[in-house]
Amino acid sequence: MQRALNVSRERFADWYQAVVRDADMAETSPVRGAMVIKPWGWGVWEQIQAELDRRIKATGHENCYFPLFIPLSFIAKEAEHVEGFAKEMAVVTHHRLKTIDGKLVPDPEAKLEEPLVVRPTSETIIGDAFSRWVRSHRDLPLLINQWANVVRWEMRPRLFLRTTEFLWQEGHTAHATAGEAVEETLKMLEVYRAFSEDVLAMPVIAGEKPENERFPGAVNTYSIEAMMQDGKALQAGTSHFLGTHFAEAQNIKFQNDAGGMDFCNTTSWGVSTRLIGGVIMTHGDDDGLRLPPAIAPRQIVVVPMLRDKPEDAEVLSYCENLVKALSGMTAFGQPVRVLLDTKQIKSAEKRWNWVRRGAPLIVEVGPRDAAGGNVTYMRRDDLRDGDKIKSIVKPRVDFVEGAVQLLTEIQAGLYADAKARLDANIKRDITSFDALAAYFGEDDGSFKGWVRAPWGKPSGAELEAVGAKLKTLKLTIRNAPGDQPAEFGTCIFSGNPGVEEILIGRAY
RNA sequence: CGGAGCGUAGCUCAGCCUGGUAGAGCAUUAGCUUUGGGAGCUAAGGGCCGUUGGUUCGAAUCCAGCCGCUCCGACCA
Repeated sequence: MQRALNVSRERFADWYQAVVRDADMAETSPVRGAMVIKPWGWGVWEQIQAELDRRIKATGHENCYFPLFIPLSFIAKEAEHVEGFAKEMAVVTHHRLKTIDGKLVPDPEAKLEEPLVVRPTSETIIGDAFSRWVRSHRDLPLLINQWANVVRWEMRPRLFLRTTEFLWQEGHTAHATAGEAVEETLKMLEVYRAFSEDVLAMPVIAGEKPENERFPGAVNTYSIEAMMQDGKALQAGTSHFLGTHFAEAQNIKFQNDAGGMDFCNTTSWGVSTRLIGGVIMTHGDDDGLRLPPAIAPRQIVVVPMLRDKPEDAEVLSYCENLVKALSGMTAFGQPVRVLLDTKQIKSAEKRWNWVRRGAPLIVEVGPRDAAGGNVTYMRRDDLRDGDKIKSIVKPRVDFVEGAVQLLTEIQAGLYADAKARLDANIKRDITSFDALAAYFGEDDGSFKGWVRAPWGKPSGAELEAVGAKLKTLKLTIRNAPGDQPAEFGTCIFSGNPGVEEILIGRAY
């Protein structure tokens, strides 16, 4: 069968790269690990940004912007933070170039007094501002978000999933009490869960990270974890309760209502362009990308079947009217995004381009449709009947009337499929480490998702040992899901009574 | 940074073993034909064969260094 992509999901890593390329999402750049995001990929990010920004503001946060460069001494203030990020930091040491022996090099005379690091995250520089902004308990809570780029010098970059430079939003908040800060941490985790499921149609499991997977400097880290079509987990967003660690390191204090001085409790939380990688690996198929309508830069693409004949004009004006009618409608709270594709290439070529890019509805209009008042359309979420493409012919008025409903159905359908896959692939009958090793250890070609099992929640050296054991199977603890049962079986690592259930899986 | 593989046209790759000045398919451009759907024919454009050096009369081909990419490790809120 002829597919729109020349590699299938059986070779998942190759398939992923093919989708990113053939769906016009992004490409590699001359800078190792840094990507060029192309218009279609950027369009997806803009939709993600716009909707998530609304939700962040709706929960009381305000946007602002902090510098890209952070003085080295700031990073050094929080001990765990330094240790966590030291190995992946880009550092600016000079402010001028000079030609020496015919080579353009950093001018030795222009060395910075104090090196600047390119932010890997902004806790320290935002914390510095917080220490000046917070004076009284009346200044709290301080609820700030910024949309920014950050740099982490990763060993093995992968487009969207782990790039040296990536785009994200990072929320930073300060509170009077630990209770309020924890509440904020969990509130934003829930914002991420709802956003991921309702907007990206990507089901996730929200929960708490084990101690050894915490954000450097955090008291607690929470995550949402999504299951990709190869069974691996993708950490799609994190929310951290930082306690007073950063406040103490950076002197973020306030005068309480009794007149005494208290350290703030702070939080931080973020999601990144990694979400786009998650969408690709959640919804893509062997014909390319399938975009949830809520984030598709174009939800409906109209392809006129032009043949360099006089009736072309009629087809075009028919299409223009169709686009106008559709554009006036509202889906997911926003005007419907429609494109009339008039590019001077073959119509069949256009169709396949939009299939690969994952436009939710592709409408084809030929002279016969125009004459009969019809449209022919394809649903990207339900593209084929066996090998054949499913083309549906409908009266134009009916299509326009039902278009929003169709988009809603596609959104719901993509979510339902992904949700069914997630639910069906969390194995709950593993009761020992040996059974775990047997399940993940042998590669029998079957789909391996995650295991959900009880554990004793060890810490320190004992937890390190558990981590090392899991590592031999390339496994990690993803999180302890928020919804826990009333009673637990025995810990699969120690055989002692369990205290919570955790998800175990391979991860990106 | 360690192990393996790869780098030839926009893309996918052949040629390399056995050195003699560059190929295919798709894509692009032009013309003609075709037209309810990823069309056909003809012609054209496009490559210092990743890079630097070595061996040689001669290197895409053999050798070495470097750079980059992919996979596996290490690393990875």
